[in-house]
Amino acid sequence: MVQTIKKAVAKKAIQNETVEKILHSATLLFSERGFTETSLRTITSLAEVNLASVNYHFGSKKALIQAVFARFLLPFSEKLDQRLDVLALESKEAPSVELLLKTVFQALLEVTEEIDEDPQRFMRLLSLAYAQAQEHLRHFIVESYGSTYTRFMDLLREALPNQTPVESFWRSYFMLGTAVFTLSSYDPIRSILNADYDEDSSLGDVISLLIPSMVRVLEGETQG
Amino acid sequence: MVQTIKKAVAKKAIQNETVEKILHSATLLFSERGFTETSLRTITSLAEVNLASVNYHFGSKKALIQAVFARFLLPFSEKLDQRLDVLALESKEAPSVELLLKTVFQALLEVTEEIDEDPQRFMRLLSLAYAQAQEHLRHFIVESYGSTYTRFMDLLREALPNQTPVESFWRSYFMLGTAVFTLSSYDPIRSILNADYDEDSSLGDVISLLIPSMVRVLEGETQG
DNA sequence: GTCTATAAACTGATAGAC
DNA sequence: GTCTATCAGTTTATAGAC
Repeated sequence: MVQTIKKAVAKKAIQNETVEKILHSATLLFSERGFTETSLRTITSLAEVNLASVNYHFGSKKALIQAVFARFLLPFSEKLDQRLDVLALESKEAPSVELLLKTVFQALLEVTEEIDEDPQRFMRLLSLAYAQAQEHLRHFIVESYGSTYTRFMDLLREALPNQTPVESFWRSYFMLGTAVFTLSSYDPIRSILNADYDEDSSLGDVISLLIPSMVRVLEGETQG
Repeated sequence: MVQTIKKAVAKKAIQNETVEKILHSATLLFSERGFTETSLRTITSLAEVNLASVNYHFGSKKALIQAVFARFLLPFSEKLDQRLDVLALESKEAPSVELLLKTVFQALLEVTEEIDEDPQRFMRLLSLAYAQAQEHLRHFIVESYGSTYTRFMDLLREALPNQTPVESFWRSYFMLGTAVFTLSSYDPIRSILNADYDEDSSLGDVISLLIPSMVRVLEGETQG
């Protein structure tokens, strides 16, 4: 009986090892090249597993792409939801823009550390999901995690007084663009900084510069 | 003799017609789906020309992709360079951030009107050029139009006083992200605005909101 | 659960007739 | 310059042995 359990555990571990290897390689390659540009052969070769194992464990390439996103977005949206619950309980006043932004960055950094992947890889994947023709993926993301996204964006717009709804709407996308572009292109931009200025900025440094800029985009006074 | 010239003109027109049809269809499809996701068969079928005509007129798919970018970037960089020359002559003082941004948007709108394509399509193509694995394309863009880009970015950073070079550097990318993301996603964002708020914003409206936000990102006071 | 072998469908590119 | 037909390479996915 104990032997049976041990076998089951060992099998699970081996299975997960293959699954994890595939997910990690796919995350790397998809984020660097795009989905269509990355073949299952390239992924399985980097992961050092058999080509057929992708279809065995995931069913199809589309399902693998969705699994790559779920590995990040599931814990991320759970963590963000929990933190927004805490903010709502802690104070009767609506949370400030700055607090909301700090909360989302904290959730991002914690989750990517837990699954041992760089935050910028996932920002790049999200960026690609909307840039490339991957209708199934956009539907999957919106269906699975759209409610947390909507909750956050609604809180953000509530924190912006003295603006018309249309202006708050557009500014929230300006802010989103600032963050998504900078984080998803962090590695190449950092290389330019190293080469042209002989300086360096960690991802934490950049986020520290980024948050006040995002606040300014959202809160700055309307100009005539 | 007159007949010969007429024939030559007619031939030229027919040739250009096919070339233009291909370029227009390719611009549309590449910007909506990405490069790898768009086959030459899809392009020629939309353009209503023969499959082999792409390789006859352009030589290869890579060359077609570069031609799509050149059709926009060549007149755009020329126009921007001219306008920067004018700014340098008109005043001895360095141009302000706001003036520089207005100049680049004017050049963008004029050029896209001249070639009869939407500005957002080209922002989307530029965004894709860096998101997808298209090394040949990035090299082509930097080689052909990098000097105008560098000239503009240097002028922009010169207009930012009281900032360390590293801070100006990152803020210029924050600003770039705001503009590229918003313009390249203008159509889907606008659809959300229509559906959720029952309101509308023209591209001009959005640019009017965008410029002050970009100025705030670049010029806003450094916070502790 | 892993592997080989192969099916079925696409792709970009080109040769040769008109 | 346009067209048909076709080549050669690649892709995802799967059947079947182990």
